[in-house]
Amino acid sequence: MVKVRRNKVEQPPEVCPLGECMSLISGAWSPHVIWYLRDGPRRFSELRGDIKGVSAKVLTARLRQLERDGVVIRREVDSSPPTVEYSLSELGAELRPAIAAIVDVGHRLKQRR
Amino acid sequence: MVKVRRNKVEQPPEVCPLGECMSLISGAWSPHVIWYLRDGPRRFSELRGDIKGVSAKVLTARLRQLERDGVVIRREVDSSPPTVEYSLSELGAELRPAIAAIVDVGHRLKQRR
DNA sequence: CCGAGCGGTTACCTGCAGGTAACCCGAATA
DNA sequence: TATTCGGGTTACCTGCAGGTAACCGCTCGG
Repeated sequence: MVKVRRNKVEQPPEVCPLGECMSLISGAWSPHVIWYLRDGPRRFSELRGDIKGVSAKVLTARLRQLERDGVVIRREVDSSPPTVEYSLSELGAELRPAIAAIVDVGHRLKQRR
Repeated sequence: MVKVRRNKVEQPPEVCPLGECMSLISGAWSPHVIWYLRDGPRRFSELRGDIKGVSAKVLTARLRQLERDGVVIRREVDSSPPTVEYSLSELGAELRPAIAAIVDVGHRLKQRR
């Protein structure tokens, strides 16, 4: 019967950063968007095809939010027919390694299942 | 007036891994739990103190889910008074770099704001 | 004996992310 | 002329994560 450790919290590491960043990639689909934009711009309907199971409404909502947060950039292309091109901003590019790390764990998860 | 690119989706990268892993760390508080367990076991009320703003109910729920998913390990310690110790499983440890990457981006986010 | 701390549980309520389905305009194609 | 495609918008509905508050049994310290 050992006495309970009543240890102090060492260095409360001020982890607001976690919430800060999580708010950018929270929402079921945001990480997918960032992931599929990792190698360059993509059009709306390309993303719809890439990300299986997402509806137009939700994809629009996520893209708008990511745009407001400064993660992706929306560019209307004056082509025929007019199209819209989404790409990662500088900030969005910084998120790539984080998403990549998550994908990496996901891979190993599948491997062992 | 340029014709629209009708490019094919190159290498549909089979990104179920993303959803796979996101399901482990989704929920506002799961990443925090993993983060605060990164350096070793912690007791329930230590975690409550670490993670500012989380209620007992929600913390319990997240811990139970993470336990079911095999991410954390719950251990009742026969001390006096009895306490409960949570730690990362091997799988949980694999999530550390992903969380660290997110925290890292969060830091740079705060820096520039 | 009283109160506090530990590790929760239970009941109740709320918001909002997400799903479905229908509809929109303009340009290009058949 | 009618249909398709691109890029959405709108209305409506649902589930569940999360918040609040009260309560619980046990043990320890004063």
